[in-house]
Amino acid sequence: MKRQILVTNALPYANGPLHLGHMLGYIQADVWVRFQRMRGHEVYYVCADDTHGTPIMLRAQREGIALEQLIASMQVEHARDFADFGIGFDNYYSTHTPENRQFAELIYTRLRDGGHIERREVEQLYDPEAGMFLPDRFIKGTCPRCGAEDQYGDSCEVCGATYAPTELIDPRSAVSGAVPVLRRSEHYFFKLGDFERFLRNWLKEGEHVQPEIANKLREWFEAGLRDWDISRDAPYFGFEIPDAPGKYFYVWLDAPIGYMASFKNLCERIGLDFDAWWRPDTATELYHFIGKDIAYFHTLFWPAMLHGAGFRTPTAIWCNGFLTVDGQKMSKSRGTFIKARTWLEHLAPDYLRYYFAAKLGAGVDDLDLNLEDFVNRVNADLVGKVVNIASRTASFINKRFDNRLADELPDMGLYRAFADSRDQIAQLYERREYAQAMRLIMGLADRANQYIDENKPWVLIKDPERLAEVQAVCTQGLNLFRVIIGYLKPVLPRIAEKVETFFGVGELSWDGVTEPVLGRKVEKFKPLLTRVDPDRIKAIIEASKEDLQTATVAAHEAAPLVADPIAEQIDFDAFAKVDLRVARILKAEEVEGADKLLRLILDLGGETRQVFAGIKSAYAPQQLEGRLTVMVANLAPRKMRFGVSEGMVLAAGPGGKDIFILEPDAGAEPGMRVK
RNA sequence: GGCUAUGUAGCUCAGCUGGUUAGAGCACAGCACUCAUAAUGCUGGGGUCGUUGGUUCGAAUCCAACCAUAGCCA
Repeated sequence: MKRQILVTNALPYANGPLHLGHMLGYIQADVWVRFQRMRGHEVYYVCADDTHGTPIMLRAQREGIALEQLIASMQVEHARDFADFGIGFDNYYSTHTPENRQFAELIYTRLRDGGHIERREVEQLYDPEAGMFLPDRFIKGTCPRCGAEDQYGDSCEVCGATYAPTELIDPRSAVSGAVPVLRRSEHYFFKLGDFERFLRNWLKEGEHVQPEIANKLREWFEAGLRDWDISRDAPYFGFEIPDAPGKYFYVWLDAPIGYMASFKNLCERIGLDFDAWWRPDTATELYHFIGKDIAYFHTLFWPAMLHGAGFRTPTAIWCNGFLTVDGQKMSKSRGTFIKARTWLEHLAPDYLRYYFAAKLGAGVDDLDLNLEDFVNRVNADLVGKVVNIASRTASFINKRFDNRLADELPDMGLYRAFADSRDQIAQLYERREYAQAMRLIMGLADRANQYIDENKPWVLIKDPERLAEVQAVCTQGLNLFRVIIGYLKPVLPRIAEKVETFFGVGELSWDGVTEPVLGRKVEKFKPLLTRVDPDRIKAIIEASKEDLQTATVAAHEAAPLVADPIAEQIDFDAFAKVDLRVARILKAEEVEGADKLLRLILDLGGETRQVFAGIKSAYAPQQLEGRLTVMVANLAPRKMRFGVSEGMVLAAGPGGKDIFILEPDAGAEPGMRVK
């Protein structure tokens, strides 16, 4: 039966370039789409740039360019990155389009008319200088729980606390630096609670979400479904709410609607019936591939909105995990924050597509791009196993048999076994168990290599009587290779294309692998893929670091050594006079009347000292207590306004927030001398 | 802080509803081969399954606590 399938990917935000973390989710979906197409189903695959919201508005202001210009250039850049990675969208659109406005307004008015929208006044922090309400992320201040400075308005990165921006101590606007004030404003809310029964049923009735997400949803239901604030005050980049001048739809309202807008745009272009795909009783399938961080929006708000507005709901929402590089979060300073473009400048996308596929399962686990493993894996599997089958057999066919394949296969049973694997592999693709599929396919590649080893065409070729056998064995090898490439085609579309050209019998389809290619001429075999040179990886890391350097050099004009040159040389005796000791900070507290100092009580392993340290701007007292540090123990005591300071704690940095106290490695004990 | 996941050989991962000596690929070692992009084939070494307790005739697999990592907290 021919299925009708619509697939979407999460919309990338239009305020920055795509990186490898993005590519994980897109490659996962693209593989699935290509697989379904190979099976002969009718599949459409759409995406768009997510263009609205405060960050983009402010960015355009900062760069002094028009909003439309900013989002247009981003869209072009994103579309190009996707295309070059082989992500085959049928349409790559934008949320800032007439179609999206129309659907956002339609869905809103239907929800409003159904009684699912409520208006309420809320108090929110307002930047009087910039003349705008501030999203949580644009308010910074001191964490109310641990006292860490310079934390965002929604959560503290130091202690992990979450809170309301109004709870921040000394809040400042990240836009203007002004002190925000509380101001009232009327907001529009989507009453998600109205849909609790619907959602619970929807989640029960089928495999709409992965089991891990279902667990998470249970937690959210138990916590109670709260109303969702869907409006923002001007100035805001988005769509104005139809009956509410000066109020705009929150970016997250119109983002998923962008799936519909992009598809609508495609329908207009190629003459499809949009309604046939989006009416509630449709038999078509709709799948959303998203990152696990946005599950809440897609599994609760989105189905509820669609249902409330009289549209079909998704067949399934599939979350993928995050990408780590060498076991850690992508990091700009380590050079592992790799942009899609940087990758493309150094390496073909197929390598990464294969590596991701070789590790992707149906779950929401994070996926680690281990760079050493990447090089080994890709070289061993793709070049050593798969491509090798063709290059070791095609050379005979090309050189000795005038490119002609034998008329029949010497081992039809083996060929059948290969072709008969297709149902099992198809099931794995269907269930997004790509890693298992790759393992099976590599098992086939091993068997193909074993076959060639057993039949030794390079020995047979020396006997003129047995030339026909050589041709037959190589024909067998090439046909086994062709089946393998057929199975890998969703992952490696470009390589599959080259192989299709080589055989010259048309496109590889899923069931087409049952028919071997015999008795005809093939092209001259050209290398399909070269080994990954580890230096390429190094180059990518270096290039990613350089991206960062150009950025930071602009920010800090002077390097530390320029601003503060190394002091005059001293002899060892001079150094030895300084007695440095490991000390434990027993107690740290603020000093009344001092705006830079903290009073520390230090344990030197038998003796305690009181030290006043000018580190208040960088550390909260709670952060320090219990930690080890290094102090100058034989410095003459100094009388200060607040008491006697009996030593000095060592710290580095220019000052302000950038002060970093020294800390010994684990194992050091208070009182140990530093030498 | 609460919750949801994850933690198995040097690396990356399989191990379904608890049941014979815990598996694969890569990496490593030895042998074979030389057709192939130093590719391939055969053989081998390597794990007290995060920690600690518990349930059970029997636990990597179930339960509890703890530790580490990731994400979410609208």
